[in-house]
Amino acid sequence: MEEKEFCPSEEVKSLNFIEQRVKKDLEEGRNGGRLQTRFPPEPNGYLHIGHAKAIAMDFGVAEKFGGVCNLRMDDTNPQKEDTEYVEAIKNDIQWLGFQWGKLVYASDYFQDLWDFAEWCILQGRAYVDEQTSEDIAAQKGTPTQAGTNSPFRDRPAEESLRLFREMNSGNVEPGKMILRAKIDMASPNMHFRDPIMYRVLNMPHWRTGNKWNAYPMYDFTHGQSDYLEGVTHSICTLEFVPHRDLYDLFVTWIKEWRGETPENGHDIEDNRPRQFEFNKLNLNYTLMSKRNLLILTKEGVVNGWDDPRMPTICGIRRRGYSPESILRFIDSIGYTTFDALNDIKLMEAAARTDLNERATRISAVLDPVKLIITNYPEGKTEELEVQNNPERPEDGTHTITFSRELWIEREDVKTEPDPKFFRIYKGKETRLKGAYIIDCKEVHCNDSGEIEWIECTYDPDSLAGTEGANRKVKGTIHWLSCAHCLPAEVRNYECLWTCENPRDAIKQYEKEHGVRGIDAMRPFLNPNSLNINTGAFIEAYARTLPAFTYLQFQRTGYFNIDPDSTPDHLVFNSTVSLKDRK
RNA sequence: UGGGGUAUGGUGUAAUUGGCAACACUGCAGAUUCUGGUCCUGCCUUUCCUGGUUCGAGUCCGGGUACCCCAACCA
Repeated sequence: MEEKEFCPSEEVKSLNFIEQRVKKDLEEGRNGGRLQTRFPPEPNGYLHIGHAKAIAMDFGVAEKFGGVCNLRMDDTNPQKEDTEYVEAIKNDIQWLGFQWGKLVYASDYFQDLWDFAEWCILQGRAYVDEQTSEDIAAQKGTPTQAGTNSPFRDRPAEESLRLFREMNSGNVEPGKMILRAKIDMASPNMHFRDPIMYRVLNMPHWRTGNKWNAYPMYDFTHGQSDYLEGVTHSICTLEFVPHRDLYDLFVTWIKEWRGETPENGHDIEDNRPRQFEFNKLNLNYTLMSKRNLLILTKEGVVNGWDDPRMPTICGIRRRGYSPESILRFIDSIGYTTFDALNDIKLMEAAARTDLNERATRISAVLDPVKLIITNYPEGKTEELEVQNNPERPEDGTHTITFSRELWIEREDVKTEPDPKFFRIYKGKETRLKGAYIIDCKEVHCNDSGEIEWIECTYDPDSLAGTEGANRKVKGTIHWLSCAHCLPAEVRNYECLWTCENPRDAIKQYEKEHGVRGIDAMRPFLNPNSLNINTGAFIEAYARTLPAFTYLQFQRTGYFNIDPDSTPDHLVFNSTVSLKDRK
């Protein structure tokens, strides 16, 4: 027979559409063959799994193609931002395993942005508008109706310049004046209808202090920041597609301001950032928006941003996900321009795959019932060696104590077993994992039929690792010595939401009932999202392990040691169950 | 009804860019097993509709349909 050469052809994973574009740009030497990206969170909340997708893209593509990714805090709105969030964001990114080139702030560019804005005014491309926000909104028109020009649109540049400076003096009440770009009030693209460049906030900024009273808007900040910083590929999510033309326009203007024009021998296409958009992450039974997550924390629906039910990176971390499992999940869903709703099962599957190789095996009994081995001597104990992880023998072993009285799972015992049940029932042999084979003699119940304890004998010659253990026994269960295990609090979680798409459900409820915020969220909250089990037991070995240790409770699921846990009060979070086929 | 986007199994993503529609997850069945896990095997299910170009269309063209984004002094 002919032998075919088996080639585990390092299955070439195809590049996503942005990677393809980056590769092409690099090959064509665009922007001098440089690659620079940025991750630009607004420090107004904690990062969530959707940000993790953006992080994996921004940092990942830079890493993959030899570029650099900066972390840029998009801090143009001091009303909502806080330094608390800056530290949390940095932590989360590093925990995910990424390192930024430079840490920068949009506020680093406030002076440049201001000077550029003054130049725009002098060029006749910007003007100070003194109308009310209502009037401005009314003049904006609708998607199907052109807007109308502001009466202030053609005021002299000198006047606008004087008023613009006035806007920053602290003497102008917020809302009284704004700086607008003079573009096209009839544009079919709403963003071109004389967009706002600056507004008065009269509020100190946590970084720039009292220097500014007027602050630039996102659209007048982002592209320019990218340009000033040297970003080549500015990658964001799909909702910014309609902003792209405006982004390009402002970049063209700022290049002009800097004298980078064809007349000066500069290629208009070169040395400029370009915006690319991918689909943001939507997960079923999960609410992603920072605004709503903030409400959940403020209303006490969850216990803070790192509540294990939260889709925040710190919440998911506390739930017991490893960074690798998050990245694996993100890799599995990919980047496209299709507005997908991903199944949370994909995320759980990624966690199982990763944790299977990572988690330390330990025995925990969640719903204990007593088993007594009548022929095992009272007072006798044995220290048995068990593997930390059968997938990784190099992870070593630890010991567990065996004795006459054990805890086992209530669901591992039946008085009236169905034919497919092959664990404990009267007359059936079962293997105690890592220990002996037992023979169930009697299942003792109370008057109401509840199992009280199990009476059995053991085969002294069947100890794991000995010859006598090599007997075929269908059914292996985990166990804990009553006298040697520790009580444990186990926190079990379900999705926070009862509907697949809480974002849409809440939006619709708001519309139909005229309520907002938490009142529109309550009808869709899962009352059983947190279930605390204080009656569990676990191996004494658990006491020696630090918070955030990845564990597999054998035959049950993956668990993590909560930071609330102390040696005297062990607390575990359920990450995800084992796939089970019971 | 303006502009900008998007449609491939139950879910998400591929398809050497016009050449046998595949991968992962889910589900089901089985084998192995000192975890009813893992590993292994098998099965189910796919190109929005409709015309056209072509030897050949998921891919190109025309016409539909559905869904998403845009009218914050948020980002």
